[in-house]
Amino acid sequence: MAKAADRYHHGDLRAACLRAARELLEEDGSAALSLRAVARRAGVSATAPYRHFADRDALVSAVAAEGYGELGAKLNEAHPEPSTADDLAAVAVAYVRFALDHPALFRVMFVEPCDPGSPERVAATAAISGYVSGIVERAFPGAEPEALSTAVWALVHGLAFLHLDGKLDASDADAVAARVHAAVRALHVASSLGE
Amino acid sequence: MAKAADRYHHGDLRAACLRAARELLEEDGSAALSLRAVARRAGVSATAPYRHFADRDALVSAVAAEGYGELGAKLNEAHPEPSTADDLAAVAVAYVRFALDHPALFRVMFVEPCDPGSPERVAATAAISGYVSGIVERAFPGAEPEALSTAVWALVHGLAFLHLDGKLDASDADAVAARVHAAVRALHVASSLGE
DNA sequence: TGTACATCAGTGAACGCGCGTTCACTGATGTAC
DNA sequence: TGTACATCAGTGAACGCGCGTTCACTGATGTAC
Repeated sequence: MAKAADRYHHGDLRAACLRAARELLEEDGSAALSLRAVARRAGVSATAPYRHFADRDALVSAVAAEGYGELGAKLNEAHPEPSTADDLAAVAVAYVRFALDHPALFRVMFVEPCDPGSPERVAATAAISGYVSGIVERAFPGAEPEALSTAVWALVHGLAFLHLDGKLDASDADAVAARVHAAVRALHVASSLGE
Repeated sequence: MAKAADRYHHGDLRAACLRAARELLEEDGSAALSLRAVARRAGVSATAPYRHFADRDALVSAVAAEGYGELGAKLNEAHPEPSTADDLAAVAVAYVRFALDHPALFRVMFVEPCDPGSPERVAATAAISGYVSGIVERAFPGAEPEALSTAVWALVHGLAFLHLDGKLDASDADAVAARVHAAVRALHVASSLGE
């Protein structure tokens, strides 16, 4: 249960595997992530992770769920209860920032089709989706909430991916932030017209 | 050079490989795409494709480039020279429609990091990007074009991915179209305020 | 029109690789007495 | 406090797989004469 340590029997292999997976994702940028590589990285035999994960998919889903959790935390950190357009923009910037800081993790979270088999993952997705809706409803009072929260999420998500794939220049963090900010404000103005 | 036929020596293996690759993508939905599977599908030995593609990456890049070409064609077909918000919305709907009709191809096009090594692919990306900018400049006259065309592209791209990943319900084509339409119109209104 | 030959598209055996997963096992841990 | 034992986390050999890529080859094609 304890976080790590060099206790024999490894202590907490599950956490160590997740950490190893994250490190691999950060390092080679590819969203490959094999069980064997994770085990190797954790300094453990290839089959040890099976004590803690049913199969490769379970590991990947756990990593994705962890990612959703961290993304949610980052958004909360950017602004706990955004209600103005600027608040919302700050949250949007944090979203894109997260994608750029953890490209491979972000791909694992969103690119692999979300199989409904992993409740851990489904719940994480639902939570993030609900979070976005909540924000939008507060920041865009009166507007038809569903359509608009969809638009905001899509806008931000698209910005994240286009930067990630090199379609938009992501080298200047300030420029990225400004771009995201401007885009979100544009949508906000639109909504205040009741369009 | 001829498109296909059963001529011996296969006729045009290059085209046959691309076709096989596309079929595989349509069928199992995963964006895996191995050289061997493509060769198998084309009814040819595992090494035959090497006559036409330097390596696996070259095949994938060729497929992606073909995808960009088709996407461009679809957008043009939706509206050759969009200038109003509704025109633009129609193009946006076509973009999302393309992603939903060819999910695996779309992933190949956008998910694999675009290596600058393939001129074929870089050119295709640039073309599509330029096309989007052109549309936006025409449909949003006066506004700072770069920021806005970015926002539009991101919005549409994000809608495509969220539907693709099951974050938004894509089962009703009309509902999807309405969603995309509404989102684009919202942005258009915003821009006409000079925001 | 017929033959000789260079070209080059496609073959098939072989390589070494990393993968996911199984299985019978080993050996540290912690509980019951 | 000390011993006996059940538990169960981690081992390591082994499996069969599909992969990308190499290589020396074969055999149909089409051109030169």
